[in-house]
Amino acid sequence: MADLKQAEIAKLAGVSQATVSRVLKGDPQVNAEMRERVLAVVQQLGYVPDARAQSLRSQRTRLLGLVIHRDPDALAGDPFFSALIAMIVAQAGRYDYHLCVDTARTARSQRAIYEELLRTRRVDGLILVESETQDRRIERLSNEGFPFVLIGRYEPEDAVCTVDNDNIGAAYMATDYLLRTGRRRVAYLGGPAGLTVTRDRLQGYKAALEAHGVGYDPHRVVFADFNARSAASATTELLSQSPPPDAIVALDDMLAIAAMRTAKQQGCRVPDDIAVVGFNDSPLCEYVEPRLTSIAVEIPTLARKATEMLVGLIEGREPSPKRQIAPARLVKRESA
Amino acid sequence: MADLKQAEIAKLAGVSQATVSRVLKGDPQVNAEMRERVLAVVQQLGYVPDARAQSLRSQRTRLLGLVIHRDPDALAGDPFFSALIAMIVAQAGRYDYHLCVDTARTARSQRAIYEELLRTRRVDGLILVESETQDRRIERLSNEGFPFVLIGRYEPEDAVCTVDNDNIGAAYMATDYLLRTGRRRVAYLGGPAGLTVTRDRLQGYKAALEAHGVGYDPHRVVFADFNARSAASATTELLSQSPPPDAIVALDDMLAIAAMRTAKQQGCRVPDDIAVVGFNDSPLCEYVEPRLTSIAVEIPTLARKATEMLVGLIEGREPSPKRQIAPARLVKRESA
DNA sequence: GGTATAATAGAAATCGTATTCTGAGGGAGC
DNA sequence: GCTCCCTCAGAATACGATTTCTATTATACC
Repeated sequence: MADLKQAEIAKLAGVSQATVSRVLKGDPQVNAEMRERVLAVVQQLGYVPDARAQSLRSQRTRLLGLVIHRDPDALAGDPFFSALIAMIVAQAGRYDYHLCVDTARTARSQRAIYEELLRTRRVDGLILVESETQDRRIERLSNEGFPFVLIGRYEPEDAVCTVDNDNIGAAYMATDYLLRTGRRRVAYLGGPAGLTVTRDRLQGYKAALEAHGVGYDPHRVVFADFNARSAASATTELLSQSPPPDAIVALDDMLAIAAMRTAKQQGCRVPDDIAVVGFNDSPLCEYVEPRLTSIAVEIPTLARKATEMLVGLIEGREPSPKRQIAPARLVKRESA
Repeated sequence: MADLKQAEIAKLAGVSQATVSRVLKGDPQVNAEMRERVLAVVQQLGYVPDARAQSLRSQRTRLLGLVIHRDPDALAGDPFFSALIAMIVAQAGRYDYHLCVDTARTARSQRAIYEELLRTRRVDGLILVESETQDRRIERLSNEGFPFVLIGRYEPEDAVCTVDNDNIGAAYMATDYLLRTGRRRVAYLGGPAGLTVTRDRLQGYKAALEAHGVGYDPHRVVFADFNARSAASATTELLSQSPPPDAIVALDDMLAIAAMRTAKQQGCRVPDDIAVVGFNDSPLCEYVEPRLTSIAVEIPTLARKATEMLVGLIEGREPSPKRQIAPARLVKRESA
C-alpha cells in the first residue's frame, strides 16, 4: 500500500524495472500487451513515482521558486500578493510545475536566498518580485546563466527577462479618462517616491496632461507610504489647495480608498466634487461606497507571462522579447 | 564554478568523497586537519550540496506543502492568505524547511492534489487550509499516517492534528460586545454554509445570545459566498426584516465592508443605526468609512503553531495536545 | 611483544528512477 | 540461406549525496 517502487511493480507484472519506467513515461517503444500488464498493476496498487528520485535522475525538480523581496510583516495583508501567488500556482500547474514561495527576510537575504534555492538545485528557476532596481544578486544570477524572470522593471531593459505591468500606459489611461470626462484639476497620489512603480505612473500621468494641453503642476503631486495615516495626510494636503483638485489618480486601491474616505470626511462628494481612480482592481473596489473605479492590472496575465517565460527558459528556449508587458484596463465603477 | 559535486571537492582536497560528506554534516569523527582542508576547498569553490540528491538519500525533501482549498479566483485578493503564507514561510525557515504552495483548483482537486504532493514524496508534510468538515481525503491521509496539520477545526477533535483560531470564542466575543453596548437585534452574516468556520462562529454567536438571555432567531442568520454581490443580497435580506437588526457580526472583513456599504445605501447610518463587526483585522479596516471594528485572529500564532506541529510530526514526535488554539482579540474602531 | 581497542578514513552499497547499452528474436530482401 | 535491419525488453549504469562496512594505523594493556 505504501512505499512502492518500480522494482516491485516490475516483479509483479513480470517485466523489468526499465520497462515499468518506460511505460510510465509513455515511451512508444513498448509493446501494447506489456503496457497493459504494467498499467494494470500500477493502477491496482496505486503506484506513484517518487519525485525525489525523478528529480535526481532527470536533474529537474519541476519546482519554480517565487521570491518576494519584502518583509513578511509588510507583505502580510496585501491582497496583491495572494492574487499573484494564486495565479502563478495555477499557471505553473499547467506545465506540471509546483511553486515554492520564499520571502527575502533580512536575516537570510544576506546569505543570498537565491543561491540557497538555485545553487542547491532545489528549484529549476526563479520568479523575483519587487527586487530593487539595481541588485547585485540579479547580475550574478544573470552571469551564471540561471533561469529566472523578474516581475517589475529593470535596467538596462534587455539585460534580463522581465514581465511588467504597463504602468506608464495605465496611468496615462486613468488620467486621460478623467480629463476626457471633464475634470481639469487632476492630482496624483503616489506611493513611496523611490519605487519604480510610483515613478513610472507619474510619468504616464504627466504624459496624459501634456497630451491634453493641461499644464503640469507639481503641487498636485504627493507621495504617501502604504498605510492609512500617511494616505490620509497626503490627501488632506491635496484638498487644502485652492482651488482643490477635482480628481485624484491614486497609486493603488488602498490609497484610493483612503483618499475617498478623507475627501468625504471633509465634505466633498465622490464623484461629484472629486473623482477618484485606483489601481489593481482588487475585490475591495466592489465593496466600498461609492464603488471604486480602478485600473485593472491583469495579474493573471502577469502570472501567465512570467510562468510561460520561465518554463521556456528552463527548457532551453530563449524568449524572443525579453521584456513582456501586461496590458492595463480601466474598470469603470462609481467613483469616477 | 558551477556543477560541483562532493567527488570533485574530495579530489581537490585529497580525501575521499565520504569524508567530504562527513565534514559537511559536522560529523565529530573526522580529524581536525582534514576538516580544515575540506572546508578550505569548499569555501574557495563555493560548493553547495545538491538538494535533490540529499532528498533521495535522506528520504526528506525539507519541503512543507500548503494546500489552500479554494479556487484561485476566490483566493485572489484575499489579504488573509498572503499573511498566512508569509508567516508560514517565515516559520518554516526557522526549521530549515521551504514552503510549497498549492491550491485545490477543481480540475486537479479531483485528482487528489494531496496525493500528488505526498505520495510522490514531493513534500515531507502538509498544512491544509479551509478544508471541508468531512473530507474523505483527510481520513485517507490520516489512515496512511502521512504527516499533516489542519488549519481549522475537524471532528472528531482528537482524530487529526489541528490548529485553529478560537472561532467560537471570537464570535462570542464579538456578539457579547455588541450586546453589552446596547444592541438587541444582532444578526449573523456567515460565509458559505458548509464551511467549518461559518458554523463555528455561528455557534459562538448563539452562545453569546444565550448568555445574555436573548432569544435566537434563525431569520437573523444568513449566508453569503465570498463575493460582493452575494454579500450585498444577503445583507439586503437582513435589512428587509422588521424590525431590522441593529448589529451585524460578519464572517470576515470583506463581508463586513459589503454589509456596511449596503446598509449605508439603504439609508442606515453605521454605527448609529446598525453596528458592524468584521473578522481578520485586515489593513483594510483602517481604510474604510467608518473604520471597521474587527476581531484580530493572530495569524502569526496560527502559522507558528501549525509549522511547529508539522515539523514535529515529520520528525517523529507525537504532539501532546493534538488541537491547538490561537486566541482572538477585539480591535475596536468606529463601526461598532 | 602480542593482542585488544579505539580512532579514523576509504570503499562500497544505497536511495528510486531514467536511460544507455546490449542482446534476442523476427521479418525483409537478395 | 544468409545478412541486415528493426523492434523491443532486460541488464547495467548514472544521478549525487549518506551511511554502513571494512581496513589501516596508532595506542594501550598485560
